[in-house]
Amino acid sequence: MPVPSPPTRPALRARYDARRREVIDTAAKLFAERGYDGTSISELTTATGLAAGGLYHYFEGKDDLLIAICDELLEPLLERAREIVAAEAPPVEQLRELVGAWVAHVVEHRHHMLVFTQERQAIERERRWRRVRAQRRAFEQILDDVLARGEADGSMTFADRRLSLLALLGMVNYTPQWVRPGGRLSASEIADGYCAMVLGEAPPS
Amino acid sequence: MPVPSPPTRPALRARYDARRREVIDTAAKLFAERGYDGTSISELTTATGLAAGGLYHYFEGKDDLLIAICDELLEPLLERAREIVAAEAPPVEQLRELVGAWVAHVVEHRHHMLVFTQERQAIERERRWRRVRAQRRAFEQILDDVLARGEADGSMTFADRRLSLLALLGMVNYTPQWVRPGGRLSASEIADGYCAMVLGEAPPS
DNA sequence: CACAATACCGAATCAGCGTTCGGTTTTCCG
DNA sequence: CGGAAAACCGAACGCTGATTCGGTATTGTG
Repeated sequence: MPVPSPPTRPALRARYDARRREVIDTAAKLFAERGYDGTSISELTTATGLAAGGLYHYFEGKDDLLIAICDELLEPLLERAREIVAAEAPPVEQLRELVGAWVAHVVEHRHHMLVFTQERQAIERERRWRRVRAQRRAFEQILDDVLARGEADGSMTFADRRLSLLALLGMVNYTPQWVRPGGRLSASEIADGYCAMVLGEAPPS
Repeated sequence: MPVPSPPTRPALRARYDARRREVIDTAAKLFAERGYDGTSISELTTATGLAAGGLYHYFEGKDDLLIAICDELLEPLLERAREIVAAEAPPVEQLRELVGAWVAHVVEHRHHMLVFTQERQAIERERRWRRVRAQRRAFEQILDDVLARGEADGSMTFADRRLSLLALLGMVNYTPQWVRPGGRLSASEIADGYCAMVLGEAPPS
């Protein structure tokens, strides 16, 4: 397997990156709609405008594409999350910011997110899936830390903190299955609703 | 495609049904672990003890197996849900019973549930997937009705009822991805936690 | 026991898949 | 311009997977 590498000439780098990202996004959409195993290379070629061989100019193989989709989803999210918790703010506020950014990200990249959540088995049977797992765990750890700090300083109360974390993961991970762009609720309204449920805030009466 | 049919001789019917169910359960486990498309017929044969041809004595094809898994999961759950809402009880109580039965079902049949939630695309590209969709919608409708009745009689309050429903679906559908048999929390503890979050009950302080 | 109905086998088939690779076109840069 | 690097093509290949089907073994039944 000849590992494809970016061009050495700097002038071509932007073009290369853009095209590569384009292919990743197209693939994310297809994978989200038809499933990873359910999408053939030939479907990929018609959707991207690239011929079969051309794909292998940018990706080692179909599995490489799958990992790239997850990476493109998780890396910026993780970076943003680290920024949020690095700032000095009370845990409740950090949680709101985290969930807000997270939901917004999920809504904007719902195809990537659908692939990430629906193709768990496909991801885990590829080489390099550990990187994806590490990223997911890091993000979950950040969330759990915030909940723990809130519980410690008394600003949050949980019947069971772990269950609340899992519930939150469930809610947000499920979101891309029903959100529509231009839907009734905005990303921040959704995020606020989730936060209220997790924090046990009584709804307006 | 010769449609396989149960034996006409009544004495053989129980044996047939039992074997069929056995295969369905084995397949559910394999599909949950390796994915539907990621599981080959030959893996199915070694796991079930049946030869390739033997499988087609019970199922029309691999896709038939997928539908059967969903059916075995959803039919009893739907039946139970209808029982619960048929009884005369206040909405809050009905919701607790619904979620309790649902989570218990999900925990007990987590492999089936994983297939149902993770293989959405695979399911939707098969013939007869409409039946599965109808069952899911019926169940969600029952839940929504209970929430609506609770909201109407003032026993429940939601910032946004639809969002609360979707959050609940997210939590419960995510559950099979982390529950372990003999885990720290029982099914009813999990269900209680979910209900509290959806109903906006303040956690114990 | 004998005969069907049923349960099961497993090699053969065939379509579809991901991947390869020699070649062609396009792009930058000196 | 000229030549090298990069981008891309697409027929051909090898392989795996689901399904078929003629046959055999097992089971209940009259």
